[in-house]
Amino acid sequence: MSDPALWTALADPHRRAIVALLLERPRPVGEIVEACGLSQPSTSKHLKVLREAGLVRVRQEAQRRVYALDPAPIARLDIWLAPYRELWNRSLDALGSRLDETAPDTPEDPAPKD
Amino acid sequence: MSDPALWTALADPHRRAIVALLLERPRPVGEIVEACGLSQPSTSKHLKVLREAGLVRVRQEAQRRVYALDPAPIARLDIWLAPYRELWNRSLDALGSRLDETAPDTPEDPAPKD
DNA sequence: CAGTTATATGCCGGTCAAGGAATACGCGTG
DNA sequence: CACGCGTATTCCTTGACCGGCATATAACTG
Repeated sequence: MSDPALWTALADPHRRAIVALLLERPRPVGEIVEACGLSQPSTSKHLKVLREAGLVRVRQEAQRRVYALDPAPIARLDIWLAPYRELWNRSLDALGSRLDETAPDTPEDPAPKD
Repeated sequence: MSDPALWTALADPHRRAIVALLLERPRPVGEIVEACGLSQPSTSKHLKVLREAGLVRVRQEAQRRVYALDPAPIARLDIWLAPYRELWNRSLDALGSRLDETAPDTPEDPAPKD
């Protein structure tokens, strides 16, 4: 949930790109290299980070190494997100009623000051 | 969606802690400083990062500055997450049917090799 | 077993982010 | 208007990360 490796792995745009590529289908390193336009070593290093964050698994297929997404870590992300989802549902509700009533004043905060 | 600032903002554990604090309720800086055990300047800098990522908004209240979560960016995170959610639903399904049928062979991949 | 393909690792220089200390700024108060 | 409080900003140093290059490793091929 507050797994630092997971977040730092996803913090990099290239790595998010790789993750997006692997969402479509598992791919060998060569394909990923081509797709994201980085050098092969850089790509391998990014894959290492993703591997150590648990985001991807590797399957050795002859000389090729086929990388695939592991759903679990992203599921943890979703769990982390859950409490916040409630937050913006609340604010959508608020927006809805404001639009609905053509708000006379702006009740921005119900002041939940404990 | 692929907003780099958002991800880098959340990549830091301290900042995620701040975000979690603000989920409970809006808070002035002093409270955040106490809660996360950092120096006041460090905390202010983290708040700046969160602000520039759009994750928080500030309300000036006398000398105090009260920070509150803005739901929108985390909603974008959720949108980013959506395609992956489908992925792990698929794998949960697969697990389910495997458990259900006491799998004779292991149909790991439906081979979506285009 | 030599050669080739596919991937990983080590090393290096540049860049960037984090934390601490000192300081500046804004706002209310006497 | 001087002062005090709460917060932001600057400067500095240190440590992490990124990318490229060269090289090592592993696996198939003949």
